Amino acid sequence: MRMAEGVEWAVHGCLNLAWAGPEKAVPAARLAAYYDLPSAYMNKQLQALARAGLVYSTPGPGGGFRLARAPEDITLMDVVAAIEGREDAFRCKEIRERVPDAPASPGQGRCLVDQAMLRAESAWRKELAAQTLADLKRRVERSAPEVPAHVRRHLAA
Amino acid sequence: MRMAEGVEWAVHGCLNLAWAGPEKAVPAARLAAYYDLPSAYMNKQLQALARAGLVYSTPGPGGGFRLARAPEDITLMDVVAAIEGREDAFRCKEIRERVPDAPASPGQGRCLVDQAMLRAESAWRKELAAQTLADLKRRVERSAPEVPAHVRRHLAA
DNA sequence: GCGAACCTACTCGGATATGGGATGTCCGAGTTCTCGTGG
DNA sequence: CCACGAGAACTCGGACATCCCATATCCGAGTAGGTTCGC
Repeated sequence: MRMAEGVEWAVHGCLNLAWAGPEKAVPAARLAAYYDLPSAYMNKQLQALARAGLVYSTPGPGGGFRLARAPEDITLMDVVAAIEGREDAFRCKEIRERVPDAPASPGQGRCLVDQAMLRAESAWRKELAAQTLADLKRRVERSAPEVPAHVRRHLAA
Repeated sequence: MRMAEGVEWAVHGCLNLAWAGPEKAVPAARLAAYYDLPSAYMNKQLQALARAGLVYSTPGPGGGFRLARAPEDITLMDVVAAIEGREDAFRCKEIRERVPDAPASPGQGRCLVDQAMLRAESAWRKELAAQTLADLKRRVERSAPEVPAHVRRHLAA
């Protein structure tokens, strides 16, 4: 199992957008340049965030992306869901229903294996939903206070 | 993000092995036939379980697979780790270290984004580790009491 | 009748094809700003 | 000097290649049990 690489890009991108402020629209190319990433692919990730309603996108000169909500109202779960989709990692194929002569009980609820897996995924989602962009932002600022100014400088240039 | 399909096969397979008992070795072909699955691929999953030490494998006539431990001592985490590997789903590529002129602080610990993601994955792992094969087995037996006998009948034939 | 050697059938194990999704790239649609021109 | 229109540059957005991993398959190594032959 492997999470898409774009998730890392998206989270860092959202953080940088948070530091840039909700007024300043930042082009995908500039966000990508900050980490020396291919701008077209970074653009793809930002498009996904836009479709999910996490960022606004404006075309044309002076355009770019900016956060659609306050960092307090964006959770890591939102970002992950925007990039990875909302489907569960474990997808029950109901192989139990393919037994030769099934032992009756047609409508016996959901597969118990599936339920166990979903319980675990719920714990994962809950933990992701408990972390907001603002939390993460605050932690980075405590750990490296010079980062916000550095980001703003590079994104404004 | 998507979990390997083999995980579902492996969990159901382990359950069936638990019902078959630790003495009776069941060939991969018979386990596969129970769910009408390609036997060669089921064999592959069982090999992974054997490498992880969850099942014993014996070749030759009368051979097959059997549980290496009591169902109480096998967690869903063990099965998932055996099939999917023990690597984290989120793999920090440390893109933050590729900024043009990094703002000093070389040894500033692990990436905070990575930490947040690992916290969520830990919750997922913890939940999986809390569920043993015995728990799952008991739940199935409560929900469909006729299943164990049905499985034993088909695996013995 | 008994023992041993051979032979067959069965099973796992790893090496080998194949397909789908993630990764990465490119070009077109639309918008905004700028510059030039005419009143 | 101001208004207007054409043009150019910039940006997103989606369509198009490419690559890698999960899926699926196949054949060989090894073992156990049965069988046959010799004593």
